[in-house]
Order: sequence, then C-alpha cells, then structure tokens
Amino acid sequence: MNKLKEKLASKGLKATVQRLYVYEVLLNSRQHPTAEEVYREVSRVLPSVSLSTIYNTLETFVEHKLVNKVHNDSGIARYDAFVETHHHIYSENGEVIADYYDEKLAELLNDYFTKKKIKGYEIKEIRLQIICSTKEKESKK
Amino acid sequence: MNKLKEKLASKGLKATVQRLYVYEVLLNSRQHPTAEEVYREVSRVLPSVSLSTIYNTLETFVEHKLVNKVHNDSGIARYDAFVETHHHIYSENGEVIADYYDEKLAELLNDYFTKKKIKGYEIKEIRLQIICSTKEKESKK
DNA sequence: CATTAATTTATAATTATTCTTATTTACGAA
DNA sequence: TTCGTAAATAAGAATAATTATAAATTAATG
Repeated sequence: MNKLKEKLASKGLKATVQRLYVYEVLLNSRQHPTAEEVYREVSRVLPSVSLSTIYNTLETFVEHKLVNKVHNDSGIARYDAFVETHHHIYSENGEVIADYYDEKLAELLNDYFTKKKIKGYEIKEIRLQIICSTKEKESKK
Repeated sequence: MNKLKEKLASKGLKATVQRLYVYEVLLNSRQHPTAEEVYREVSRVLPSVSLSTIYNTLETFVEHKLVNKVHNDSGIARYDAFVETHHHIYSENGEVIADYYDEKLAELLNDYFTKKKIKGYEIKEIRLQIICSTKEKESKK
C-alpha cells in the first residue's frame, strides 16, 4: 500500500485519502468491482466521498496503469488492481467470474507471437477471455 | 443472405425487412459498428426504421448466435456478424481495430486446453484480445 | 504557515440502452 | 387470397452508467 504512495508521487499525483481507500478496496476484492461497488465500500470508511471522485480516481488509476478496466457483455465497467498479466474466465452470460493465471500459457503465447508477427502491429499484451459454463449443471437461463 | 432467412425460419423468427437490412449492414462492415452506426446505415434505405428496432434486432441476433457483441474499453457495444472463431486486435486506447484469424493458433489453444483443464469449468470458447500499437510510429496520446 | 495547483464534491448533463404501449406485419391456416 | 394471431416495430419515455461543470477543499511545496 505504501507502494501506491510512491507510485502516485512518482507520477506527480497527490496521495489523497480517497485514492488510498479506492486502491485498498480494489486490492481487497477479487471480484472486479464496479465503480458503484467501490463507492459503497469506500463510503463505509469515508461517508462523505462522492461517486464522481470514485469515477475520477478509477480513471486516473487506469490512465496510469495502476488498475485495469475490464468490460463484460453488459457494458458495465469493472476494475481490477491486479495488473500482472492474467486472464479472465467469463460465464456464458458475460459476467467475469474468475481470474486465470497461467505462466505456461503466457510462455506458449509469447513463443507463438515471437515467431508469428502480425504485420503492421506491435503486440503489447494479450488477454484471453475464456468463456465457460460451470460444470455442476446447466444454470438457469 | 438467403441463409439468414432460413436461419430465422428455423428458429421461429420472422424475416422482417428490418432484420434483413440490419444483417446486411453488419455483413458489409468490417468495422464492428455500434447500434447507432447500424441505425444510420439502415435508415438510408429504410428511413422509418426506429432505433429501438435496431437494438431489439441486434439483441435477437446475439441471443441466437447470429452475431457477436464485442465490447471495448469505452463500454459502447459493437456488433460483429462474423461468428466463426476469430480474435480482435485492440489499440492501446481500447478500440477494436481489426479482426485476427489464425487457425494454427486455434489449434494450439485447443491442444493446450484439452490437456490442461480448468477445474470446475467447461470451456466453451476462447477469445483473444490482442492489444497492439500500430508500427508506423507512436500515434498521438 | 501561505500559496497554489490539483483534487474533491455536488449536481447537472449526457449518452447508451431498455422499457412501454399502441400499431403494424409476417406467416400459417382456411 | 384472405384472415387471424402472435410476433415485431415505432415512438417516445424511462433508466442507468458515466462525464462534465463549477465552487470549495486539500496536499505538497517552499
């Protein structure tokens, strides 16, 4: 968490209490919360916080690559403080339901795209959307 | 295009002129248009068409897997009539900028996930988001 | 401490999408 | 061909997520 202060400082951003809490909420949630959800959480410790601030803060974090913005098919933005490369498992209805870390896969893809370039483009990052159904049984439509 | 009529019929959906035009616009666009863009195009040949109809139609197509819904980081939905497996190349600002077809890659991923199961989940589909910068030179921020 | 630019707050505005309801239409049956 | 009916469309209102605006507050600096 103090890392955040340093990072903010290094980018000329102020370490406001709002920013610290927003970041903390993201770190403590493995559920990719929406702006609204972050707002509710931060409000518990900082009741005066404004929803605009949450949006501003999240957007600032995204711009400075401290946080990733993830979209599901419903179009509501979700935020993810884990910026190391990882992938997302989606349910068939488009919800992000889990993170998926896989170093071997990363290696495999890296090898593949080292050999096979896509002409005209330089690859910065590859993200997988793994669409799954849960195995138990068909869930309600 | 007559395939569409058949497909609609086979699903008990009516082949309305609106649906035919919406589909045609999608087929003729390699740019993953938004609902608004589809609306503008369809309006040219069918001036009385309603934006609601465009949304309804697109949603119907998505439900019946005739069309894919794609999201970029801006949260505006885009639609893609090419439902065969392919991936999307994104610019760093989150726009979908190109399609990427790669059978070898599909095979590779298929092999990989045939061996390595993700427990609790059954994989239905894998989509890559390939984030790229164009090679010319850094484009404006 | 005082200064100042950055940030936050509160609220209004915007925008994409969904909902509602009356009207129209496609399509199978007669 | 015409008819009946469920399905689909049109128009506009409603909703929800996000962005913009402007005044008040605050972090960082000297």
